[in-house]
Amino acid sequence: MSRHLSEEKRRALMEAAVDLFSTQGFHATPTQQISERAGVSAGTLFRYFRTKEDLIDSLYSSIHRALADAVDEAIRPEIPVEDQIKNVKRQVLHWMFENPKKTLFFEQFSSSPNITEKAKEEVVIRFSALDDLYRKAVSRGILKGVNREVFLANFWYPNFMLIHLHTIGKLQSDVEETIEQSVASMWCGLEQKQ
Amino acid sequence: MSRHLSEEKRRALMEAAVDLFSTQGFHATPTQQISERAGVSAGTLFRYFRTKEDLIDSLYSSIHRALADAVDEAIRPEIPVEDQIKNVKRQVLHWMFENPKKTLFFEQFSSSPNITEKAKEEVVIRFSALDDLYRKAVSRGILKGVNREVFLANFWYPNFMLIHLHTIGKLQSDVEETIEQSVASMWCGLEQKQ
Amino acid sequence: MSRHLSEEKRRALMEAAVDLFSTQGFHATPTQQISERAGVSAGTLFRYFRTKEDLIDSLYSSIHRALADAVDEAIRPEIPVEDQIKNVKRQVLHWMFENPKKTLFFEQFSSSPNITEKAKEEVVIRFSALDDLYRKAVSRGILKGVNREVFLANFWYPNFMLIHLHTIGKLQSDVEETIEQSVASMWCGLEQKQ
Amino acid sequence: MSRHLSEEKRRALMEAAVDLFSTQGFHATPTQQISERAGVSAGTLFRYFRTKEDLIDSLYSSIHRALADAVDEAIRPEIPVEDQIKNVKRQVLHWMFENPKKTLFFEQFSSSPNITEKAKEEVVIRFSALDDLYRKAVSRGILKGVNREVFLANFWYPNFMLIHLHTIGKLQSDVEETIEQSVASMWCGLEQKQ
DNA sequence: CATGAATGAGAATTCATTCAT
DNA sequence: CATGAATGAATTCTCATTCAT
Repeated sequence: MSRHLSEEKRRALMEAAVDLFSTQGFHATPTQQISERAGVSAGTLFRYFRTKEDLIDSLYSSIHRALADAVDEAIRPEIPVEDQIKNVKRQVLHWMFENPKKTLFFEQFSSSPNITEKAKEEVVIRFSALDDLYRKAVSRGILKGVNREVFLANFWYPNFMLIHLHTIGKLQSDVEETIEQSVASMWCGLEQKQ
Repeated sequence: MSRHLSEEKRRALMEAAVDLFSTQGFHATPTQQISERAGVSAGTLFRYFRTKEDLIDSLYSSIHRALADAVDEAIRPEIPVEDQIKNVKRQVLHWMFENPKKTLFFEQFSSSPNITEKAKEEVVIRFSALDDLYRKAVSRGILKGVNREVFLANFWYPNFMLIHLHTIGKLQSDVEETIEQSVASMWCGLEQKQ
Repeated sequence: MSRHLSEEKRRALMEAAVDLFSTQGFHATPTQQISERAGVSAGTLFRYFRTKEDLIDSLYSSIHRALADAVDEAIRPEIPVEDQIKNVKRQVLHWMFENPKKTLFFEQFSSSPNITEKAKEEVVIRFSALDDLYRKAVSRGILKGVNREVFLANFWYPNFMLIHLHTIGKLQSDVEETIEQSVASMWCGLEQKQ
Repeated sequence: MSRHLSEEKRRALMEAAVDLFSTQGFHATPTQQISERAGVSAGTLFRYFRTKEDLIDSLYSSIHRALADAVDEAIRPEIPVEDQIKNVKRQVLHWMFENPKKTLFFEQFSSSPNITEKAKEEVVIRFSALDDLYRKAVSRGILKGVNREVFLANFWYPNFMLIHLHTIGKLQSDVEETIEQSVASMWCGLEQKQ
C-alpha cells in the first residue's frame, strides 16, 4: 500500500467499522456510514480497503492478532501448565471485557458463514501458543479425556455470551468476579473427574 | 391440494430458509433464492410470511420451541438435579447434532444484532425449565460459586462451536464421544472446586 | 354476460369499489380489497369484470348515467331556459351531496389521465340535454359572451371542490345554503354584465 | 460540473416528473421512467429526492410557490378590490395556460386522496393573499352572499377544466379570449344579484 | 491523494390475473 | 359458478464501487 495513505485514517476507518459492525452487523452497515463516522469521504474508504470485504478481513486479522498477543503475554513457561491455561483464559477475558465491540465483531465473523474463504478455514479459532499449551497438558496427563475441540469450545465460546450480557447490562456480578468464575469453572471442567 | 395455505409449502419454505441461512447468513440470502429452493414462486413466499423478517422470526420461534421440547423431555424430577442437568445438556447436544443447520441459524440469530426487538430480549437464551433446574441446584448447595450467566454461557455456547466444527468435518472424535466429553466437562466445571 | 352472474354481487362490487376508490384512489386500491369488502373472493371479481380497468370504466359509466338522469329530470321545457339551467345545476349538486363518494370518484376519473381511451374523449363532461340547454340559451340571447367551455367549466368543476370540502367537514354553511349560493353565483356569472 | 448535487439535474428530474405525471398520473409513472427521461440513472433520482413521495411533494411545493407568486404579483393595494380579484384570476389563468402540465399535476395532487398528510391539509387551495382579498371584499359589502368555500370553488376549479380542454385541443376560442370570459363570468358570479 | 456524485445491479415486496379444485 | 392459492412481472429503493474533478 502506498505510503501516501495515512495510517491515522486507516485506523479511524477500522475503528468506525468495529463500532458499527458490532452493533448493527456488517451486512446492515453501509460503507457510507463507516466513512462518515471516520470523517472521510465515501470514496476514500476504498483507497484504504479494496472492498468492503477487505475491510472486514483486515479488521478480523487485527483483532485476531490482538488476541494472539494477549495469549502470548500470558504464557510463562516456568509455571505449571494448568496455571498457564488459567492465566491465558483470564487474560483473554480481560481483553474481551475491555474490547467488547471488537469481541462481538470477532464472534460475528467467526460464526457468520461464508464471509470469505478465510472464514471457513479459521472457524476453528486457533492460536498456536494455546495449542502448544493444550498439547503439553495432554502429554502431562492433565486433560486426559478432553479432545481439542471440546477444549477450545469450552475455552472460547462462553466468553462471547458473557460479553453479550455485559454489553446489554445483564451481568449480575461485576466483571472481575465473572471472569474468575468463568476461569475457575472452565479449568475444573477440563480437568474432569478429578 | 387443499384450498388453504398448504402446511407442506410452509414447511418447504422454512426448510429452504434454514438451509440457506445457515450456510450464507440471512442477510446474504435473497428471498428469491429461498422460494426457488422451496419450489414456489417469488411471490408465494410472501403469502406464507408477511416479510422476510417474519420468516426469520418464525424460524427462530420454531427452533426455540424444538429446543425447549428437548429440554423438557430430559427433565425427570425423580433423579438428582445434577443428573438432570447433565441429561438436558446431553439431550440438547443430541438435538443440535441432529439439526446442525437449525443450530447454526439459531446461533446466528442469537448473536446477530438488531434483527428484531425479540432478538434483544432473548439474547439470553432462556428456558424456564433449565432456569428451574439451575435454581434448584443452587438451593441444594451444588453450583455454589457459579452465577446464572456463567452457568448459561457454559451450558449453551460451547455447543455452537462443536456444531460448527462438526459441520465442516473437523471433529476428531465421533459425535457420541464428543457429546459425552462436553457433558462431563461442563458438569465438573459447574460443580467447581468440588 | 352470462345470466348466471348475480346482479347483486355485481352491485356489491361496484359499491365497494367506489367507497375505496374515492378515499384511496384507484391506483392505491387493490382488487383484493374490493372483493373482500364486497364479500366475495378475489377471483370472483374477475368474473364480473374482465379487468380492473373494466370495473373502473363500468363505474364511471354508471355514475355518468346517474348524473345524466339527474340532469334529464330537471329539464322542464315549459319554463324559461335560465331557470332550467339553474334547476339542473341544483339537481346535480343535490345528487353530488347525496353521493359524495361517487362524485369524488367521478372527478378522479375525469381528471386522471389515460385511464383509458374513453377518458380522453370524455374529459369534456358532455351531457346532451345540458348541451341543448346551452344552445337554446345562446340562441335566445342569454349567455352571449360565454362559450361552451367556459360554461361547462363553471357549471361542473366548482361542484367537485365543494364536495371535497364537504367530505372533510370544512364547509361552513349547511348543504342547502351552499347549493343555493353556488347556483346563484353560477347563473349570474353566466349571464354576465347583463 | 460542480462538486455538489447539480441544481440542473434536480430541475431536469422535476421537469421530467411533471411531464410524465401530468399525462400518466403519478401512480402510473415508475421512477425509472422519470430518471430515464431526465437522462440520469435510476439510482440518481434518489440522491435528489429521498423517496418518490418526496419528489411529488417537492413538485407540489414548487408549483404552489409559483402560483402564490403569480397571485402576489397581481396584488395592487391602490386599485379597487374587485379589480384586484379579477387581476389575480387573470394572472393565475395566464400562468396555468403557460404551464398546463404543472397545472394538471397540481389538480391531480389536490384532488387525489391520501398522497400525504400535506395533501389533506391543503385540499383547500389556500393562498393568504387571496384570502385577504376575499375578506376585504366581504367587509366592503361586495361578495355579500358568497361564503369563502363557494368563492374559492368558483375561483380555482373551473380553471382546471379549461386547462384540460386546452391540453387536448378542444378549446374553441383562443387562450386570451377564454381567459377574459372566465375572469368576467367569475366576477359577476361573485357579485351576485348586485 | 481526496472527494462525493453517479451508477446500476440487485433486494424485498405488491398485485392483477389465472386456474385447479 | 365460486373460490383463493399461486404466479411473476413490475416497482421502489439501497449500496458497493467508480471516476471525473
